[in-house]
Amino acid sequence: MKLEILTRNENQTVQNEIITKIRDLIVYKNLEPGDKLPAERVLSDKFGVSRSNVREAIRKLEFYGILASKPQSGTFVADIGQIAMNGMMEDILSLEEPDFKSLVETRILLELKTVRLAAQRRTEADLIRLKAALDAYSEKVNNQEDAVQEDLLFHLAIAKASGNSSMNTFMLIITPEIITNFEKYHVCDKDLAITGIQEHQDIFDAIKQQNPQLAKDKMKVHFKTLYQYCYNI
Amino acid sequence: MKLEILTRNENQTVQNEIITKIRDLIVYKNLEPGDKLPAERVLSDKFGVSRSNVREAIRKLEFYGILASKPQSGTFVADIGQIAMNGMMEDILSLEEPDFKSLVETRILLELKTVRLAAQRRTEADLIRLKAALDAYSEKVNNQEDAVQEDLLFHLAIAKASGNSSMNTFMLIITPEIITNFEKYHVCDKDLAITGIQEHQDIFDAIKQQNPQLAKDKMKVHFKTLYQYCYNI
DNA sequence: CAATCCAATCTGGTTAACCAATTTTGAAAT
DNA sequence: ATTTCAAAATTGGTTAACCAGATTGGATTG
Repeated sequence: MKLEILTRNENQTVQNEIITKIRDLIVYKNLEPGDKLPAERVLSDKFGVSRSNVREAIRKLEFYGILASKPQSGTFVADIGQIAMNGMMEDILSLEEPDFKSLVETRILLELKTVRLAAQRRTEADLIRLKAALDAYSEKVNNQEDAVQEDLLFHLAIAKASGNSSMNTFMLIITPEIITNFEKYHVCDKDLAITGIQEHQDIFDAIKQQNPQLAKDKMKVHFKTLYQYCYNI
Repeated sequence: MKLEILTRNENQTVQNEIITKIRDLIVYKNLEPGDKLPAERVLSDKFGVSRSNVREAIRKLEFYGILASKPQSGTFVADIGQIAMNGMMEDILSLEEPDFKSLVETRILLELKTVRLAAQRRTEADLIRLKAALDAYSEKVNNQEDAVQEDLLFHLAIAKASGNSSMNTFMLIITPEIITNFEKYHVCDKDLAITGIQEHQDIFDAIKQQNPQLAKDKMKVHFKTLYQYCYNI
């Protein structure tokens, strides 16, 4: 178990070192936006690491929009300017793994917005999906079963109905870690789940009748218990 | 230019097909959380695709917390349950590229929160970084130069000072696309930048004197122009 | 019969050779 | 001197062989 974390950290370290070297190279060679980076083979040779490591690092920087690879052509510095690039790389290198508090804080922020947007923009198809998620949750709870997954799928359905793909993506990113932490700290016990049904129903109704303010208020009620748990850890 | 998008889409399509097949396999084999997925070689053979493609798909699912690879051991289904996994995979497959409106909407939401958190939690080290970013911006503007990058680096410094690593990460993800869109639509012109200096200064002061509400209000003022531009596109 | 140990096997990771598309180059033609 | 164009070099992507650590299963031993 410990090993898994160790190797991942080690891998992370290697990748960060490569990112640092790429940054230094860009600065040293004074590469402007749109300029071409040296070939992957050259970089792996120069840095003394494997080419796949270099590719991974490039992929990560691609994910953050700093580089862009064009097949059979080369890897290019994005059009965001050297200063921004330098600052962003610094930030990426110093990024920490999110703690539970950050996750919950972010989730609450996102959801109070997505629920309002969902109430404004939901289509009929969204309503159908929301209803299905709601029913799945209720059924599990009524059968005295654990319903953490169904709970969060309902919330993901709201994010989807918000029509904001960035927020939808971000909700997807934080959800698995939320689930595992919930199960670790036993946040959602069965007695809470019963009240959860009504709360979900209220949120659903507010979205259905397209009342953003009500939807947000009902979501706040739903999060009340979560607040308490979260800030006691 | 068109080609680059085409190949990326094609690549995306292949990857999504593999993700679909992995999902189907998990359902078909009724794999529970913690169970081991077939080896990468087996999957690439069964799906008729290259092993590197399989690895990429696994990496993506790892990013979203659905799978976890352990070196020399295997790839395992995460402890989030089959129902959640299935629903999340569906969502991941249907994710769209974020449009400019989504990006700005998300940015405003995030920043109105990070600026408050920064006012509450900023350390002395944060203040120094914020001041440096502020000065860099002012200097560029006073020299009549384009300062979009310095502008956003100031905002990233706020995100870092918020002490919430999730929000910090998300700001980093959306920033490059914001920059390129800004430059495409010419959102930040030079006459605006002059007033921007005072607005940045106000935000900085509010953070320094640890006044969350004032910080948020000043940020709202700063976003006023952005609102107008954003909803006219 | 249970515990132990070692070798065969299986795993994700790494490496190097290969591929096809792109870019460069320089000689030939105008 | 300029343009053309095909061949050679360069590129990211792909493939297959290889590596070292983990797992497994059965033979051995107490």
